[in-house]
Amino acid sequence: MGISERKEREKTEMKQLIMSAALKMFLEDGYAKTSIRNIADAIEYSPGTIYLYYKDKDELLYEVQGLAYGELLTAFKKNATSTNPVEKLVQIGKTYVNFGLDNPELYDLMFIIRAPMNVDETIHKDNGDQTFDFLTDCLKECISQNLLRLKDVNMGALQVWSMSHGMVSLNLRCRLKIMEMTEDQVRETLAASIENYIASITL
Amino acid sequence: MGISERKEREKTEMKQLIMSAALKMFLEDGYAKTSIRNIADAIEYSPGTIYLYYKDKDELLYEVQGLAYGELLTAFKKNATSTNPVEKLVQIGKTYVNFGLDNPELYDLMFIIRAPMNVDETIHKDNGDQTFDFLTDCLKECISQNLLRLKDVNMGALQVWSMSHGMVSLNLRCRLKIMEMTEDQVRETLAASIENYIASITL
DNA sequence: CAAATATACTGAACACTGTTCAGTATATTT
DNA sequence: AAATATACTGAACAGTGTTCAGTATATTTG
Repeated sequence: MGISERKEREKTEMKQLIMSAALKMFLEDGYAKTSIRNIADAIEYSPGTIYLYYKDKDELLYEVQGLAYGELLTAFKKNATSTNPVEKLVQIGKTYVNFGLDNPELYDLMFIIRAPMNVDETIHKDNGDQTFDFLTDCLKECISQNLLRLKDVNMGALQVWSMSHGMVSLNLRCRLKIMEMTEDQVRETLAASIENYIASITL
Repeated sequence: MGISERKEREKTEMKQLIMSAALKMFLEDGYAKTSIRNIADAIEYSPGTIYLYYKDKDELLYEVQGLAYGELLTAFKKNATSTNPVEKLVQIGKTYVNFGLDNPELYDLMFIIRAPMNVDETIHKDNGDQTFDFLTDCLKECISQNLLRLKDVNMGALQVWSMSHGMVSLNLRCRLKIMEMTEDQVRETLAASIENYIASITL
């Protein structure tokens, strides 16, 4: 019988409806300022309904994070295409930083917001791992071609990620205000710093 | 008349009472999970009383931040004492990272938590600037002695701070779980990475 | 010293939050 | 047509930051 299939379809459609409304509001107002009631209002359902499709607000977050990790990977694949692995590494760094500057609320919810890290939620881990692998693969290539001072992939990944994340998150929290720059200057300086940093670790 | 002076004294004592209770609870349970009512209960006053001494919860945060920036500066002065500016730079980085790992809730509230950045609140800006200057002064020394590949103090400060902050904050948000390390390994790896990074930018 | 005033504090109330769940209305199966 | 299963509601619960009329105490004034 096709009824149960239609029901299944309706269920995923409903999840998508909730998800798209939630995502839109997260991007506009941020995760914290978006309430379940607001989301419910937006899709013209009662608050309780959302809990029939998502266990709690965190589960909405996890799904958005998974999607966002995927988007970041897409950005990497689009922008970090150099065949020179060191150049590619620079492209990865710049793409990461620009992604954060261009999507502040998304970046916030991907990497800064406090929420119990979920272990299950396959899309989350899968996309997260794949995105991270894009970086480590590039580093492996750099190291195997003996292009970097670094010999350890993990340490390289840690450095590049920490540097990039540090730049984005300090800027998002207005901590770079101490350096008195316009928004454009921040963008330029961050890009130049990524470039300079990778030049420094290049042999 | 000594009455107004006693009143003044009582007022600062009351602020201190609130502050010390708030700080204790922030460190134990985190800023977000500490409520004004909890603080009021702890000092056996009504919630409304706290608002007679602090405009809102953010103002409590700003004061704690100011104190914490001061503490970080103290840690710098204690641990980053090398006369060799590059060595000193390494000490600053390691001290920063350890400070974050040792005081996770404090670090969270200093640099990660989302709150409208306050412009006034002198202790805040003063301590923040002084702590930042400790880093820039060291970098100026490094650069003036031509010890680094870097020639721009601002870019150096940005790199060192971003790298250190990135490491601490990614770890605090469990994002380094992807690298599968024990807590001790994380500590070692972060320290080694700081060292390795500064070695890389050293001439 | 008593009355008037100033100060300190209270705690109920407001408008929110995430979450739950008995009850209802609709759809499906018997 | 009756019984059952599903989907949804919206009031209720316990919590949040914040405000403010009212009270109780301390100080000043006549």
